[in-house]
This record gives sequence, C-alpha cells and structure tokens, in this order.
Amino acid sequence: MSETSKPGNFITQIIDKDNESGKYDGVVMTRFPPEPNGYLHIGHAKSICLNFGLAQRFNGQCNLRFDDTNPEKESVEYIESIKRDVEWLGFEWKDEPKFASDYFDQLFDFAVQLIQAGKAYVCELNAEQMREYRGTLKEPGKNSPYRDRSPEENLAIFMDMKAGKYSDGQVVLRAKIDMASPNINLRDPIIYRVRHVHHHQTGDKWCVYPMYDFTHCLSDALENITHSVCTLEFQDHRPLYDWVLETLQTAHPKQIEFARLNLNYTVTSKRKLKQLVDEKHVIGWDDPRMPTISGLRRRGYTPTSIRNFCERIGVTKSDSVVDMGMLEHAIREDLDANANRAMAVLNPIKVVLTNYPEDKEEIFTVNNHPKNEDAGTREVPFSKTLYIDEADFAEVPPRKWKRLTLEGAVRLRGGYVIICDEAIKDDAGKVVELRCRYDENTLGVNPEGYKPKGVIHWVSAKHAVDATVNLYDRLFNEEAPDANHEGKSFLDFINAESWTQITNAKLEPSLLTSENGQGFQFEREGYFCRDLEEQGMVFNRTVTLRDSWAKIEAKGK
RNA sequence: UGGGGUAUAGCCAAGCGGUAAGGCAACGGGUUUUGAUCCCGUCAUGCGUAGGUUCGAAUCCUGCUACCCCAGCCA
Repeated sequence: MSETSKPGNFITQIIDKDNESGKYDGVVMTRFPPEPNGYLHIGHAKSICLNFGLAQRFNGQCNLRFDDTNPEKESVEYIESIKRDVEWLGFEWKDEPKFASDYFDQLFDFAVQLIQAGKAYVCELNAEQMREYRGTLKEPGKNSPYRDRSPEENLAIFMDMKAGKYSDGQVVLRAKIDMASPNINLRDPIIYRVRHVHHHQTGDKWCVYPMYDFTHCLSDALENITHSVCTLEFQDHRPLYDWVLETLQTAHPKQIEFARLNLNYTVTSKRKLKQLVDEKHVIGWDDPRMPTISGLRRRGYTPTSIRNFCERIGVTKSDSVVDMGMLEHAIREDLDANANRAMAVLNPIKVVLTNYPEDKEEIFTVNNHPKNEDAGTREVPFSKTLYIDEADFAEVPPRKWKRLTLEGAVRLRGGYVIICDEAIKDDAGKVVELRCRYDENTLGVNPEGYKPKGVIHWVSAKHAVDATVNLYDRLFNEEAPDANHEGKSFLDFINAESWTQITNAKLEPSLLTSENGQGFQFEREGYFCRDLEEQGMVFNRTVTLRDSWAKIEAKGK
C-alpha cells in the first residue's frame, strides 16, 4: 500500500495493485507533458498536482516534458512560462526538462522500423481524399490505394520526405492497422507529416514531424515512464498507444485517463484563453481575472491554496464542474491563517474628531494577526483627521446596522470609540465629512457598562498612503460560458464589472514597506496582494471576505 | 446494436456484498475590538431508472435512460 495519509484515488489504487504484483519493481515514473502553445491554467494545475503527487506518494519521480511536435503553434515564451509555473507551484521535475523533439532521431528510426516490418506506408491521398477514405463514425473506411506499396518503396519515399523532396501536405506516413476498425484512431492513422517550418528547439533540421499518437507513447517508453496519466479524451487513443509500443517491442507504460477540470464562471481551454488575450478582452495571460497559473499568481493566489484545491476536488473519470467557490475557499483558508492584517480605506470619507487636539499624534501598536502571535505587531499612527469608508456611515441606518450613524458610537479598530455628531453634506446632499467626538477612556477598554456593537477600520488622513486598488470579480457572469448558447459565444458573457479600479484608496503607512506579491487581509474588506509588476502602491483584490452582512441586508429589503 | 466513457445531495467526492465518509455551499445558534476567523448543530429511509440474485445490494446480474468523447496532415 502507499505510505501516505493523503487520500488516494482510482489511480493510486491501480498503482497499488501494480506494486503488489511487482509489475514495476516499485519504481514509479510519471510525467507532465504540456505542449508549449499557451500558458498553463488551473486545469493544468490539477494534472501537475496529480502527476508530481503520484511520484511523491510512490517515491518516484516526474519528468517535465514539452510535447513539441507542432512547432507552428509553439514558442520559447510558452516554454519559459510553463517552467516558471510548475516551479512556482512547488514541484521539482527530474533532471533537465525533456522535449519530445529530443527524440526526433529515435522517432524517425522507429518509423523506419515500422516501414521495414510492413506496418507503415507512405500515402499520397490529399486531406480531402483522406477524409473520404476514413469512412464515418458508423461506416467503415476503405483502404488507401497506396496501402500495399513495398517496404523498399516506402522507405525510399520516406527518406525523400526527410530530405525535403516533398512539399507540405503532399505525402504522409501512415501506420497500417485496420481501415474497418470501429475505433477511428485505428484506421491507418497518420504518424508523420511534411512541414517545412522552423522549430524552436531543432531549428531547420527537420521538415517532417511526428504526430502526437506516434510521439507520445514512444517518448513515454524512452523515458521509462510507468504510468502515463492523461485526460479522458485520449481514451480512444489508448489502443493506438498500445499498438505502437507492442509493434515496436519497447517498454510499455500504462496509459490511465482522468477527467479534466472544469470550473464554473470561467473557461479552461487554451484556445479560448488565447482568444481572450489576442482580442484584448484581458490585459494578458497574467491578467488577474484569468484562470491561468500566472493570472492566479498575480491575483494573489498562493501555491499552497492551489495545491489544496487540487487535492480537495479529487481525481475521477466522471465529467464534472467544480464550483468557483471551492477555489475561493482554498485561498481564503490559506490567507486567513497566514496573511497579516492591515487597514485600507477604499472609498474614503473624512472624519474630524472635534475634541481631539489639533497637533496631537498617537501611535497604536496593533497585532498583525488575530490568532498568530508570531506574526508580531505594527505601529499605526492616529490623529485628529481620519478616513473611514463611505459604506461604514449611514444617516438613516437599516435594520441591524452595527456601524456609524448620527449620534451613534462605533469603535475604531485598534483605537478609540467615537460618536458622530454631525454629517456635513455638499450641495447635492452627499455626505462629505463627519464631525465626531472620541472618548479618551476607551483605548483598549470598553466604556463603563457599554460596548459598542460595531468596529470599523480607518486610516489617519495625515499619514495615509495613496494607492490604486484593483477590485476583481469573476470574468464571466454566466456559469457555463462555454456551453452551447444559441448564437452566442463565450465572449458575450464577459462580466463588464470584472475589473473596477479605485485610484484614491487610503492605506495605513505600514503598507509602504510591503513587497510585490505580498498578501494581506485588509480588515473587513478582503484579501489583497501588492501587484507583482507595478512599482507603486498598487494592490489587487484576491478575494472578498465572506460577507454575512450582505445576506442580512438583502433580507431586510 | 458504430466505438469508447460516466451517472451517489445544489457542487466536488468516499464507498469495492454487512445497512450512505469528508469537503464546498446553504441554513440555525454561540464566541469575537474584522458582520472575518473559530466553535456547535441541521442538511441522501437514499445512490440515473426498472427488474433480478442474496438473509442482506450504491456495490453482483439484466434491460432501459441521460450526459460526455471520437470522422485534424492539432495535442
């Protein structure tokens, strides 16, 4: 049995069985094999956690392998981002990253072997003819007229293909399997095509490139992978995976498929994410609203939270849609336990303490974390003029209101109790300033026989640090933006309010020394992180706090 | 009768013939200088459906239904 307390899944059960039968001598080898044609997203995180997690659990190792057989769509930018994201998630791949293109020579030799064994042939049908000959889902295909060429002739042409004597699309190499197979993948699948394009790793060495089905299984075999874990849509490819390895008599990893991650209120398809970037619906792959690893990182998600999330959603073969609330829970859980608290006023309104001396200043020492004393304390300056949030004052308070109101008292977090005497309004009737009194006997203690119901956050006006704060919300206002909505594309469901920028937020001065990427809880507001890229005071809202007041308020109406 | 898969609560998910774990969400209540956290409690006589086998079935058998994937020289 596996030696870990972490919950298993159907794959760990399979490996447990393999180990019991001594099938792999107990040495488990997995791999994470992205094509470098985009940035990694939360769905990849599931696969990464699974593959690297399996290796850890069974004292094995996991390779990072770039499945780079279609160079037109790929780039080194993507390769670099993928390495960075896997590392950031906290995983270590075995040795150097691998590339399917590292094996192009060997793959070519394997193809030659197939030709010599009469198991592959060069076909000159064009794409359209190929489709016709393939048959349909319900009807068998028919043999290509080129199917019975001699191995000698096939080999000669294949060599010419490699030598560049054919143009793109003119000829392909096909495995000779069964055109009548009910599994379309077995109807003489193409294993090599001619593509006169530059490759980011091999340059201009090749003008023939192997297809996924031929490459993947052999790459796995060459790397001595024991368990090749992939997503459900490859189930139908497994017979082909097995056919290639059996025919070529190589090592034979076991392909196991699991259900890919779907999250509601977002999209997790590289194609759609790329479209969002290319058409500038977002500012880039790392836009904090994107479900990409880099977007989540910039949003303030931690590696721990993403790993916990992946562990919690489980691994099965049933299609499912995980609630975004699960992901949000994971980051709240981590940040609540580990992020320092700070005060930030997002929509400031001025408060003047009429009975507080004009030039007086005090410094309050405040705990950085309500439970974790090791987090230490910080100093928060106090003075006669403060900012509080607009939302924390109501001239006519609703039912169950606990915040500031005319003639009402409220505690300033970490400071005094204040009472509001007057609300000054502008010509439009909007409250622009509050005149309040403070109770000098309430610092750290409650007034005799009385306890204010509410506590609000604040910042000393004189000491406040101006900041830009980005408030993010879900990118789509439809649960299943990719589902079939007649005549509508997922772009039609982009949430216009997914990004709100506040440029006049007031922060407590301790935040001046924060670092890029550092996460905080702005008390009573949510979790925020200092933006990774911007040099100034720019904070991104990672996620709001749970808000039971919103529910009470909604009920009252 | 193309082939391959999957069905357990609003969502995710354990379960592997012995009488439905856990998490998220939701809903009550308690603590609280964050309407946060935390704590306590409620939430499937029911496992897609209809039969069958069995002392006993979510688990085994049979039939049905729904949903997902496959006809790229993409992965």
